[in-house]
Amino acid sequence: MVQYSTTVDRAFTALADPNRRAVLERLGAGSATISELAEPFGMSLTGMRKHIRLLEEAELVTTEKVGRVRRCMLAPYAFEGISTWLQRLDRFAQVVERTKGDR
Amino acid sequence: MVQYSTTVDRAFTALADPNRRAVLERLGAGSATISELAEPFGMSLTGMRKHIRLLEEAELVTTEKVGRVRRCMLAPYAFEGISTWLQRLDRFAQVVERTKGDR
DNA sequence: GCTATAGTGAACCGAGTGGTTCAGTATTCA
DNA sequence: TGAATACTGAACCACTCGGTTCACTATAGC
Repeated sequence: MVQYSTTVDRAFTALADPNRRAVLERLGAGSATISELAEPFGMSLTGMRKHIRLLEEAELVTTEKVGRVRRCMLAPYAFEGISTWLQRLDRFAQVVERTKGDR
Repeated sequence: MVQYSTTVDRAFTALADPNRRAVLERLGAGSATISELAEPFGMSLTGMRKHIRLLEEAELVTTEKVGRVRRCMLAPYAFEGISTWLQRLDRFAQVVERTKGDR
């Protein structure tokens, strides 16, 4: 891999895993602890923590340790970066669609 | 990994690699052959072909073999699926932002 | 027909990823 | 204080991924 490791870069990497996307969807419904997130996947706490850490680094999730519990929530403006990237490309794709046939 | 392997799933996987994203950006500027795509990356044709195949399977790129040349282009409506997914989550993230503090 | 070009398929390789277990720390609660 | 809970860190493991090389096929052009 090439690894420029911008935030957008990390976000795309984070989104590649279906479990992590499911976590994001879950967090869309409200904040949750590591245990609460791990349980429905039948995953170890350690395993889930790793996913959460990745999502944090990608700035898609923020967490806060309250006592012995870590509360995880969707980051504000989480998808701004990738949305922008995507929209730019999407414009191109639409142009391709309009001019189809004249290559 | 879990692997439901829907198209959206494959699209996210495809987008995780920075080289593949660069290929998409390049194709935004117009169609290109495998050789033309491989060259700027200093990558073997075989290597590039693999990326293109992945992008095809994710329905982000379409290709067409003309003689001995394979022409690659951005797929129409390429980003529809992931855009929809993202927008849904983005709405949640905005809600989080608005209601911040009252957890 | 011969040669150069464009791509393909198979096999292989090193690094990275997703997951585990196990032992430990810090909080909570009776 | 002592036991249970919630998480963490280190070490480990199997598998996937991005890439290569090499031998091959098919087309293009003289």
